[in-house]
Amino acid sequence: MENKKIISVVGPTASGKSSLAMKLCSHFGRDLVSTDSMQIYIGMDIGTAKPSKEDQKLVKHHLIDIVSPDINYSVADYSSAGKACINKLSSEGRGVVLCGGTGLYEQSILGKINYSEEISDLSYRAELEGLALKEGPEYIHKMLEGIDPESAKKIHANNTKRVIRALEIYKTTGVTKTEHDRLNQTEPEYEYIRIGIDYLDRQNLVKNIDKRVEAMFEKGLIDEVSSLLRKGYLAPDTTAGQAIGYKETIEYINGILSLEEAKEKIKISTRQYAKRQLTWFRKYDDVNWLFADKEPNGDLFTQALELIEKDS
RNA sequence: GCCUCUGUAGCUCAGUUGGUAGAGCAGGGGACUGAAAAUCCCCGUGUCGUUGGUUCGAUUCCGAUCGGAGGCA
Repeated sequence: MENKKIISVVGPTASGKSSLAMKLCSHFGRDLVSTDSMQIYIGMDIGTAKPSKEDQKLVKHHLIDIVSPDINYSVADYSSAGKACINKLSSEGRGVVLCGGTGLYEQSILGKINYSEEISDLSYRAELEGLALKEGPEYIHKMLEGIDPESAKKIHANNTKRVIRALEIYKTTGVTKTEHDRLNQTEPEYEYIRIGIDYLDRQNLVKNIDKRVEAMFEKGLIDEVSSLLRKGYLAPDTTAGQAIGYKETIEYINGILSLEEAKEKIKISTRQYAKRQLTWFRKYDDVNWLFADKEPNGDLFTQALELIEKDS
């Protein structure tokens, strides 16, 4: 009997999520919906470890290659696109496997927060950025304290991005962030089962990461980055320009780093990113964790199938 | 062979006018509601190269010794 719940595969980069998700899709005849904030960008293939053309032929992938790298995509955009995609598939009777490393994106599909309305004010954002730079981060934090003390308490004064966002919400809606968050609580839209991949020994993950970084250069990361640069993409203030592997390769191309330094920097950033991903996913109490380096228990796919069967 | 400099946290280095030491990076943990591969918070005991001596007390001063860098022959 097939379980109709969404299967969501989460975990850090280079943990083997994609491979497991692919197998689950093939096995259940489902489509894969990516929850990755960088694979959405067209032309960013090698550095984002995007699934190969062959893999995409085997399993239909969604929410990959959907915008050009000069677009600053956001969770809100993702949330509506993702839900629309899932709803369309389910109306056609297709099941879904979610897979990707961007915890916030995955949460925006499965969680209890509604992102529907459009709230942003870029010029106000820039104004606040200027203020923070000139008067110090405490200055705008004090501003927030004046209008929404509860948020001010939760957001550290140094976290300028968050402070600005809270102020921006108030400016555009007239409602404090605290109140806004309360209003945007909704019931989860989908039933799901979460499967997480981790390693008992972090060193094993590190090895995968290092190998992956080397492989990216062998596959031509430098050419990919140069070609994107030539098209005017990857400006430092864009989302795409902040992608790990890209920003460091740009520094290599500009002669700021040697090749070895760039590789090392990418490896380190990727490890730190993996750690942040794990911290994010560990906070959920509904993740079914599988350990990729746990010896005798069969492979991840078999274990995942057992979990899914038990769940139905 | 002689002379000078140097040996302190995984790495790069501060420092102690003698009372057993601290930054950055790395690493670990955490937060996360429209930039999230982003952003932010917390965590520093280590034979102060080894070994003698001086001293109430040495990582700090003196001697020897071992390793590293440079200079003179």
